Amino acid sequence: MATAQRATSSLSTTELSILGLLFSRERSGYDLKKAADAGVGYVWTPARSHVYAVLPRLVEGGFATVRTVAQERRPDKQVYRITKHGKDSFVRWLEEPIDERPGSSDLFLLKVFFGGRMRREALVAHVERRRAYVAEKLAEFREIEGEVRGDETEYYGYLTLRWGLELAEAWIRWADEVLPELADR
Amino acid sequence: MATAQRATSSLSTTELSILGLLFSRERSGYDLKKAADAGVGYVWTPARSHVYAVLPRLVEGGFATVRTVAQERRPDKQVYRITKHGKDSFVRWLEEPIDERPGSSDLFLLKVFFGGRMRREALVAHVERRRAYVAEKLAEFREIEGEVRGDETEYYGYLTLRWGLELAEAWIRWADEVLPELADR
DNA sequence: GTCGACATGTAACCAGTTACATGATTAA
DNA sequence: TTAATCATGTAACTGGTTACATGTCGAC
Repeated sequence: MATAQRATSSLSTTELSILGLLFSRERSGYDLKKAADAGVGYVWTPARSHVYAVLPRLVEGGFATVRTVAQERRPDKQVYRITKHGKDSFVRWLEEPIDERPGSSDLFLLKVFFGGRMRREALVAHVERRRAYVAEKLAEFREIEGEVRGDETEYYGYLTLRWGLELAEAWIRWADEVLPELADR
Repeated sequence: MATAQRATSSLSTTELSILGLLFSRERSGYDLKKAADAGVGYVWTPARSHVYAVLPRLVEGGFATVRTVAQERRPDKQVYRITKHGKDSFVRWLEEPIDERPGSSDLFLLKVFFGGRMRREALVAHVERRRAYVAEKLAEFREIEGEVRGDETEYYGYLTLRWGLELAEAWIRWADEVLPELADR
């Protein structure tokens, strides 16, 4: 019974996504992979084998429990159920601010996808932070754009920069649509 | 002299970015890391140690050569120069179509960044393919949107879907700006 | 005297992928 | 009879990260 209760910060995308899916009901590895492909898919698509590799680790960490379900005309299955510790850890992770620096993998959409599990204000704060960060980037990019535009030697870098601008603008449009909606709920 | 001349398809993002940077001039690992942070950064930001790890592999594969440059009041350095094989491989990779399926890492912007090294038609084809793929996705997402909108239980999935729509529209706007420009060159 | 730029690397680790391996049931 | 669905896992590998390790020179 050495359920070590690992900290929430050390959880990988796959582990977090699984916890999110287990939140609503217990599932087998097979179910989880299917649920991922159908639902979170836009945000998270792990290999099947990876799901199986991660599940025992969740149990070891005290985030979930397993139970073998014998079936007659189907192979037996291992069904995983989230624990109190798992739920608490997941919600804590959900609500904690996202590291916006480039390179840090983007878990923003994963948090939004499971947005119903956190307090409304926490989700609103995430969206506001993203909006603020992107607005800053946008200003930076616009400055660089002014310097680079027209410089033939930098033309292809300029094209990628313009994608950066388009992307930043898209985030801002999205946030400006979503924020009033969340406020109205 | 066992320069095995590995195939181009087996090159990683880091290896390709380095080849792209070496295309214009020879550089040390230190230079490459700096150049990456300043330029390709938007698209590629490897760890310093990773750059050093990859360089000998490029030499082994016949993509580059090394030369030790002794310096008086600076540590000696290893300067890497791209070979004919390296250039050919890089251009072949640049021009070959991108795997648009989700999950396949996105090398699109890397190709655009080094777009000056390929034939104009090849770059145009990349942008057109991206546009076509995204337009398809957009149609799909719009259909799902119709089904999901208003379903309270799916609200948070609906928010992420709407990001997908915004993103797809951003790609299309970008492509529609860039394509006529490329045609005019 | 301390900080930043110059310069290179090793070692340990982690997340994730593909390929391999197995096998029953059910529907077309 | 062929393919899809159900069901779980191991092994080998890759691409990448952080931390450790070392040392000089020049500017403030």
